[in-house]
Amino acid sequence: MNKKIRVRFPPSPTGNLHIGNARTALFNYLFCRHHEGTFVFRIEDTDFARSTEAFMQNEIDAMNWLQIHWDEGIQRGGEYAPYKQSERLPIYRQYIDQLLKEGKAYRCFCSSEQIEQDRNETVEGAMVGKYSGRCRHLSRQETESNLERQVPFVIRYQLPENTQDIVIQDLIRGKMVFTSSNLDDFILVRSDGIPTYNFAVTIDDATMNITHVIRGEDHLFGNTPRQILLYRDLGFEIPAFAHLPMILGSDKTKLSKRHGAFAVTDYKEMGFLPDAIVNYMALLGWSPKSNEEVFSMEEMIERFDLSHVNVSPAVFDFEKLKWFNQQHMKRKSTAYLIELEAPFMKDRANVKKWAEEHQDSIEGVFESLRKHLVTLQDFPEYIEQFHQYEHLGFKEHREEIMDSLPLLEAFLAGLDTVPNWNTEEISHYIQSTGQELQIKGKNLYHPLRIAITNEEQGPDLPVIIVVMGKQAVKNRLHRWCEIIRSTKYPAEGEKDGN
RNA sequence: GGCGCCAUAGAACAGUGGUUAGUUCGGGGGGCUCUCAAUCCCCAGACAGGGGUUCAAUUCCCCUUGGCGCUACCA
Repeated sequence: MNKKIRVRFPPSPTGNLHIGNARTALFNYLFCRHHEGTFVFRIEDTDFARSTEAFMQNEIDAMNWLQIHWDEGIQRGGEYAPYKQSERLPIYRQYIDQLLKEGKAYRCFCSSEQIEQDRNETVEGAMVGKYSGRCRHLSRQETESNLERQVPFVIRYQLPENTQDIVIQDLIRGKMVFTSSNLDDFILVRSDGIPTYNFAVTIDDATMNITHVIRGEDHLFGNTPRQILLYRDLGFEIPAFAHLPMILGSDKTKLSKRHGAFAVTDYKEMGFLPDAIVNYMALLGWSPKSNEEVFSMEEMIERFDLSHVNVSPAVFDFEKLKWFNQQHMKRKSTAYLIELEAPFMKDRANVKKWAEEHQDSIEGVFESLRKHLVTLQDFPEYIEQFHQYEHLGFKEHREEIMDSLPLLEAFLAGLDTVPNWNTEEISHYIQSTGQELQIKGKNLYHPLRIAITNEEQGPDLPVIIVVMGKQAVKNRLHRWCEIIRSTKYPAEGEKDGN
């Protein structure tokens, strides 16, 4: 048996956890759990200017919400702690010293102006912005004197003299060959003494014994070859790599803030279930062997296999996400969903009020409404909408109910006999009123619906009646009856003309 | 510009050297229903183009085109 699999997810806290990164985390997680490995959650906060505590917290919260659990890492600790790069500076120093000593890295005292100038002189065809290597062979004295004069410097990797092929056996794409001549002496340590991403991530992955690096394709060309060089020169074992296809927005460019909802927490706030997000993200690039699509996390873990991950980029389709959410909503119990609804009910004053006053009927209402719900947000929206019916005008649809006075009167008159104000009994009451008047089906429901909601369509009438409340329903029916009476049977003197 | 990755319907995925090229979302139509939704049924819609290899290419190879990505003292 091979050694135990160790994967990692290392976001940088320079923004909220977004869909693209979350998908990378998910694939790592599915792969890891499928093979019973260890999942490491690390934080890459060497960009001090942009990293914040709040973003880090957002990433942690989003991971928890998505149910992507880590075995080791931030807030949990573990054998390889610390898991924040800002706390690992001494470790990096140790390896940079090694590289410096072995002549595989060197100090570069070039000013940014100089480098800028070199760049402008770059000949066509060469890598734009490739470092000239000016400081590569500074004499010991030159270096000493620069150091003494406190000339700022960075530490660069010294590319091997002879160009060589860098071969990657990508678990998704197969064999991939790059050449070192496309690279330059990239920076390992910045002038402020903080290591750059490529250096820090390599040290972290190596020292944490990461066996599989699963990340986005955007790392494939530039970063992975550089890191492999570092692994080699430092004498580390090279992990397996798998580069995931990108997720694109509807305009087919890399998914970003421009595409609207971007952060995982945005979707949480829109009322999506983590189950749906995770299910949809997995299917963006991966496909199970069967035609099934709706899966729980456990089912995906069981089926997951990197060899079934696609190589081509995928467009994020909000409509399909909504469908997945609907599917997962269907699979949850009413009690569970009502619990999740709580934060969504809070924001709207009259919805909140209604929920507090109708603790006992809320479950029934939800039950009859749930087939209409795409997101958790939809429930309070319906409740709110039902309240608003009360305030809608009376002018529309008049003709359609002009002949329904007897029905409306009868319905109104018996309303007080309904023993309990819930959907079942109101449904019965509608039926029995219809029976009395020998009206049924469309002729029964439609006039009532219009009179009560002013709309021709909407969810089941009994639900609406329950939520609107008895008094509001009575008020509306009253007004309608009066309008119809005065229009059809106007009192003497009110008649127009003759 | 350089380099890399990618290419099956509007979107996401299957699939095969010989198939009526399959599934899901979305679109269109119909049944059910007071209506909407849900659900059920039906329909339209794809192998980017050009060269090879081959008896045969959507499938294998090359080129073109197109898309995306990388090209920082960001990660």
